[in-house]
Amino acid sequence: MPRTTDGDGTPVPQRLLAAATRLFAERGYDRTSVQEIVEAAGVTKGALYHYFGSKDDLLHEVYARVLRVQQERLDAFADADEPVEKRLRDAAADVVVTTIENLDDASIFFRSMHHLSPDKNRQVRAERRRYHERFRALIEEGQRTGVFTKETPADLVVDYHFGSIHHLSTWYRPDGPLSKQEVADHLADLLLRALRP
Amino acid sequence: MPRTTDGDGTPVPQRLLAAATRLFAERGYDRTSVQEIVEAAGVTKGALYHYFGSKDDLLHEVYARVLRVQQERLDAFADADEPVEKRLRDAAADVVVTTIENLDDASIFFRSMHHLSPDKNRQVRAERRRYHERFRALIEEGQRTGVFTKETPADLVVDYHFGSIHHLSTWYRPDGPLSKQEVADHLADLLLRALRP
DNA sequence: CCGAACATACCGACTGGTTAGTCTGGCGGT
DNA sequence: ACCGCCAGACTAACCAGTCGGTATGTTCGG
Repeated sequence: MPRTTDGDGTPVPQRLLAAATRLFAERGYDRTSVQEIVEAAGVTKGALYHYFGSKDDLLHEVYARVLRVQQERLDAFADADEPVEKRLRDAAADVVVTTIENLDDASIFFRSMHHLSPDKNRQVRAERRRYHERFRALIEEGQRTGVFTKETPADLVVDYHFGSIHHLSTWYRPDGPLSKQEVADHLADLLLRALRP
Repeated sequence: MPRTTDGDGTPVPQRLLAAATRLFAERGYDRTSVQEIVEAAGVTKGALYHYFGSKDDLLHEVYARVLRVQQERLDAFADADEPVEKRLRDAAADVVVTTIENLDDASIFFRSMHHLSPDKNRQVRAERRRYHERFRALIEEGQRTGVFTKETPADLVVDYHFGSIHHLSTWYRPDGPLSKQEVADHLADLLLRALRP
């Protein structure tokens, strides 16, 4: 097999994805040239276009990876054998922690959706909706069983919470006074308090 | 005086700003060419570069307009002669309504900050911080006087609330089931309930 | 009251530079 | 000898900003 890794041990496609993620987050999609990506990954355009169909495709892969990971984690928490208020709290706090751990992904996510081609955009939106609906189902369950207030529609609560999560990348600083776990606990508290009957 | 308006009655600079706002929101800053802007405004490049120093400058004007309006409105509500919980509620609901009324501005705001030149970026951040601090002061006042819980740091609450407001443009649909006033009331309720001791 | 000098508002062709994507070819393993 | 993997020069397109030019209005000396 011709070498799929270089001086570094990680395979070329992953190196490209990592470099693209960092650069997209740093400079934005349009301001990042394909040339810069391949240089950061230590390869050339030939390699990139061997593994990815287009620059747009590369961006799409970033989204796919994020969505897959988040969905898996949410499912795990939502399916746990716990009272609904604990399941929601755990899920809400977890998404904060994983978002902080991948702040680059987060800033790309909310800034670059419109750079995807129309059908890839639809695809991402659909996956995103699945995610939101799972989260909403948790809230609705709590509303039915009376542990959460019914005053605010569940989907509005979801949008409220995820709006703030998407914006973590604009204000959270790893060297700030709060650890990611502390932020996660606070945000989960805010959500749960807002849902208190 | 040479004519500053054309067939349309509105002056050229405002027409350019309006066209740019719409196109930036629709396609993004980098994907919008100066040529498209001037065509949409019914003028040519000469006119644009007569009134604005650069494309970047045009974007900066969009930010300046938004920030000025929002700050004025917040100040009016915050200075009112009312109990702090009403002042906060009114301010929180108002920013939702005005954001919905200018959804284009909102999507530009949170997507295009990084397209501003470094010093214009700093300028916008500084103004933004002033705004946040005024809002935070309201919350801290309520925390001191005991009408709001002290459990969550005030600045975190501010970021929480404005995160969701910046994201209104991604999910709010004018033809959806909720009017802008209803959404505003719900989001203000969520904030106030989260702050309840 | 008039006309020359000046100022403002705009036009649109042009330039220098950048970019995504292509293509030919070579290298190394099987 | 074949094929996956990749190098890197090349192309066609695009774009921000410039610049000389025109048209319309204003100022002011005589």
